Amino acid sequence: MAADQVFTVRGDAELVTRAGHLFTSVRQEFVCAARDPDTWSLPAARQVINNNMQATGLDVSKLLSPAALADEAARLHLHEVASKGVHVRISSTPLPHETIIIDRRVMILAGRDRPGPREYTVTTSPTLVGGVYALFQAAWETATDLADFLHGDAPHLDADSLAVLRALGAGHTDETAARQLGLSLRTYRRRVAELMTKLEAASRFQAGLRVGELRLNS
Amino acid sequence: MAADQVFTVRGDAELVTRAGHLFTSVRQEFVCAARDPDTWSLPAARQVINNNMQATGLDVSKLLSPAALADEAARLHLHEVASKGVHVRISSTPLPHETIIIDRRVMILAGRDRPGPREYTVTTSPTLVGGVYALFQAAWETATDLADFLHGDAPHLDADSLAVLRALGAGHTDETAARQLGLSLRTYRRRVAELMTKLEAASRFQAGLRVGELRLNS
DNA sequence: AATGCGATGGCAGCAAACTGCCATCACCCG
DNA sequence: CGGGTGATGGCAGTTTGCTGCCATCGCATT
Repeated sequence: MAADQVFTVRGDAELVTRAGHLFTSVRQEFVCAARDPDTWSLPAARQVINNNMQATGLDVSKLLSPAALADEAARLHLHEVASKGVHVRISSTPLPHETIIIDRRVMILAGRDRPGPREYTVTTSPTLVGGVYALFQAAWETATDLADFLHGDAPHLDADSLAVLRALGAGHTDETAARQLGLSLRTYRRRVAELMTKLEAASRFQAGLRVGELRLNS
Repeated sequence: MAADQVFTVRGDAELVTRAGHLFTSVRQEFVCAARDPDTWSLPAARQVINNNMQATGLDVSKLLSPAALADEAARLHLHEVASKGVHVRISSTPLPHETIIIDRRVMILAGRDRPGPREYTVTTSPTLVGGVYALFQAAWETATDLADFLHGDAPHLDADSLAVLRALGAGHTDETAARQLGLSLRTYRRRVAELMTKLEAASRFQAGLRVGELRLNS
């Protein structure tokens, strides 16, 4: 059977010796899903990817979780990477396992990051690679681009604001909404006004639009 | 190595004999991504799943491509399935490979549907299953629920409506918006009212929210 | 020409939303 | 205790949004 199409290695060193040539063999496409960008840091691979991107039109896509934007350094790094032509998108889910697919032919899956050497599974089985690639596409398609994700400064909204927001979204009049939230009409409207200020909205319609666009709801 | 954790079979018959017990062993969770729901039709498996869903709180999730809603029959079938408690979501990507993950322990990937017996790859490797599961989650998270997908019929908007929509989105008052569009205040407001009817919105905020959510803008 | 129909616009009245002003209250701090 | 501060709520007045009613206009059909 296809046993030779799948093998597992433990630790970065073994990965390099047994699969290093795969990284450097990348031709057209390099896709990668991970929690944060620092986990795959094989210098040689990076070198090759950088070169190929310049020369041939190598297509590099990285799907990351919001954790990748936690600190300023990571954010800068991503910007730099993106400026070199790498497509970076942010998904709302954690993505604890790192996934790399090379030229739609080779796939490397990393186990969870836990104490001890990390486990990597390398496979070239077309069925496996194709299936994972399809799922990656589905996740990629609906993820938001890095630029949008950062620029869309979702203003920080506390629980109160969210309650007001829900009431507005439910389509109630101010009076019923205020009663529902146990506020006076005056304060409720104050809240709405504050919300609109935060959203830089001139009308309620515009405010709703922003909320919908930024997915501040749900 | 973990060769026994991965094996490939050809054709449904072989899949049943070699992996049928896996289907019937499902305990807590059964997730499935596929182009359309008819491809996995092992009657025995269905039986088990139906029973378990009633008895224990078996969690069944199906992620499908819009192709699954092509004809009326499929749509009805999905409604029926959903009414039994199965979570059904629609992703915008094709999902040509079928993927099944059972209890986060076993994974079955089907090759592309092509002439000849279909190829299935079955694996229990935690790394592989975990990685694919994470990607599935990412795709699932951002997919739209079946009900929303069907009900959220993005109302057809003509050029006029879009102009009104832009004016509203710009945050103008009705008066300036009407002047800008060369309409009387009365007709402009009529247009807004029509728009809100189409969007089934009770307030302008709600209308804006809908527009933003459905990306009717942009 | 006459008729009918749909879109438009003005008017008026009403409902809803917005805001300034001030009294009140809770709370913290010197 | 007294004073400062910030959140709240009532009141009133203004603006804005909403809609029913009717006159008008353009256009097509008969």
